[in-house]
Amino acid sequence: MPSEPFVVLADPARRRILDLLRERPRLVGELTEAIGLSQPGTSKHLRVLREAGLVTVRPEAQRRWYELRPQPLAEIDAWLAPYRWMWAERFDALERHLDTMGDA
Amino acid sequence: MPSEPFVVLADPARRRILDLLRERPRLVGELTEAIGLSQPGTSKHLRVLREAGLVTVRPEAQRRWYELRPQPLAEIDAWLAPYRWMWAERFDALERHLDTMGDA
DNA sequence: TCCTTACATGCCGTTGACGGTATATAGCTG
DNA sequence: CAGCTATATACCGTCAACGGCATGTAAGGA
Repeated sequence: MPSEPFVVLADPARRRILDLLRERPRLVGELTEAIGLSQPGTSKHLRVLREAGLVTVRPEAQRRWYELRPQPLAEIDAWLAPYRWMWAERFDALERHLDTMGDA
Repeated sequence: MPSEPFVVLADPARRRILDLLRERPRLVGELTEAIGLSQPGTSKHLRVLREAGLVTVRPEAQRRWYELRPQPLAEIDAWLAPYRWMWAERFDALERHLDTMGDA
């Protein structure tokens, strides 16, 4: 039962991890250094990401290659979709214009 | 200093409020009933949304009309942007294909 | 086998989110 | 003014997230 992607993304360290994995798979050690947390701390964030289906692991001897699995982000995108047109340029002006037409 | 939109959206009640405001401005009472929390609970979520710049208030006598202000969502969208192509149809297959090519 | 590397897990403390009830505040109405 | 309506704030309890350190576990190397 993967947790909500929204909740998972609320933590900046986890967003950073995903951003790093966007480039290429990474080892826990690399990620630890990059995000500036302890190794256990990093591992715990990776667990959350794994349980949310946002990363997968590929073991190689004692190492673990973490790779991005972006599918769950589609849920975020879907929620966002109906809002997306709204912040396009000069929306406020358009809205005021439509309000004016409504008055007429 | 508005809080992170990601954090604000982590709570389902707040996402629900935004969804409701997408249709039209609403009074606190309407929102309270819709999300099934206590009135103070609703007010507190509205405060968070206000401080994040996601809603604005228009007082009218004792009533408060809350309206959507979608601009901060652009930050979410911007973060999401580089991922968006990735979950397009059959990405997994493409990825496997590229991996195979790498092996060859 | 012993040590080291790479990572996961257990445990703990602190902190803040979230929800509720009680109460304050502001504006209307009679 | 009294009292009602609509909303905000104060205060409190609970719980879980997040971070750290210590330790467990698995694999490789000497």
